Amino acid sequence: MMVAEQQASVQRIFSEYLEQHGHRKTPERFAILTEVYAHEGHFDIERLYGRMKLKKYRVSRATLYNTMELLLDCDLVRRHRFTGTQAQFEKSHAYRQHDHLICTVCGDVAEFCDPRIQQIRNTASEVMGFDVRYHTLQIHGTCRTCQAKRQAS
Amino acid sequence: MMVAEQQASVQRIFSEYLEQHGHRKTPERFAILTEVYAHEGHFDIERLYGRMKLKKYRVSRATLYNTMELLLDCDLVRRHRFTGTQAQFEKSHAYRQHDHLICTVCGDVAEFCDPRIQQIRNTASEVMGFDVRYHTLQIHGTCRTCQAKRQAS
DNA sequence: GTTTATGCAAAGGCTTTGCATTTCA
DNA sequence: TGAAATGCAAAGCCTTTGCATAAAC
Repeated sequence: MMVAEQQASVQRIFSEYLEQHGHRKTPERFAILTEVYAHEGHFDIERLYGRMKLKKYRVSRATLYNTMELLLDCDLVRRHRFTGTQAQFEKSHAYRQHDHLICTVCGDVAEFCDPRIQQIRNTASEVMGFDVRYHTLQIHGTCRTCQAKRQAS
Repeated sequence: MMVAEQQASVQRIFSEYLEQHGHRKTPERFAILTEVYAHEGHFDIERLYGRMKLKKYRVSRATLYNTMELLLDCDLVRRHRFTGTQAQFEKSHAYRQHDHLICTVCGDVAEFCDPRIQQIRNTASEVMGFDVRYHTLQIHGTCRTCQAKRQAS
C-alpha cells in the first residue's frame, strides 16, 4: 500500500471512530495520527513531541497522551513496555503481525514473525474462555552483534 | 518440592551467585529472598516493602530495588511490566514456564502454559542468531467473568 | 451557547541517585 | 582497615490531573 493511501485509510478509520464514540474531530488529533503514520518503527511520547515541534505542528504533551489513548482504543497504534518505565508505541494498521527481540546489552529492538503465536492465541481463547484483543511477546537476550563483541574481548 | 527445601535451594544459589560476583552476603539480601519465596503470585516493590515491615524485617526501598536487580541477574525472579509504570515481580526458580492473560477490564492476571512458545524461542535463536535469556508473552483482552458481566448489562 | 478539548503547569507515582553511616570481608 | 551495602531523603523521569482558555458541534 502506498503511503498516501495508507494515510487516507487510517484517517478515515479514526474519523469514523471519533464520530461513533461522540468525540470531537480536532485538528490536533488528525495531525498526531498523520505524524504517527509518517514514520516506521517505535517511538515514545517525547520523540513524537519533538518531531511535531520541529515541523509546523506544536501540540502539548497532555494532548499527545490523550490522543494515544484514543488511537490505542481503535487499534491504530500499539503500546509496548520493553524496559524501564517509558512506553513505546508503533503504528499497527496494515502492518504485519510481529513480535520483538530485545537485546539486554545494547537495548536494540528487532522484529520477527512466527505464525505459531496465532495458534497460541487461539488456544488461550478456547481453553481459558478469554476474548483476546492483542498480545505482546518479547524475547530478551543478547543480539548477534553483542555476542560477537563479547567474544572479541 | 517442599517449601523448606525450595528455600534452602534458592538460598544456596543466591549465596553462590554473590560469591562468584564479588558481592557481599548481607542479611538484608537473604531476608528479601526469603520473603520473595514465601509467597505465590505477583508482587510489586511496595507490597514487598509492606510485607517485610509487617514482619520483623525492615529494609529500605533502595535496598529492595538493588536486591531485585541481583535476583533478576541470577534468574531467581522475573520482572514484568503489565500495565502502567509499576513493575511486577515473581519468583522463577523451579516454577513451571508460563505466560500471562491480562484482563483489560478488571486488571486480573491469569497464567497459562503453552509448549509452543519454547519452539518460537528456539526458532528466534536459530534464525536471528539471538542468544535467548528469557521471554514474556502477554495476551490482553477480556476475561470470562468480565465478558459475562458485559452481557448481563 | 454548551460541552468538550487543548495547553500549561503542578502534582503524582515509581524508580534512581547522592551521601553519610554502617557493615562485611 | 578498606571497600561495599544500607538507609534516608532528594532528585528524576514519565505520566496524569486541574483549571483557565479555546474550539467544535
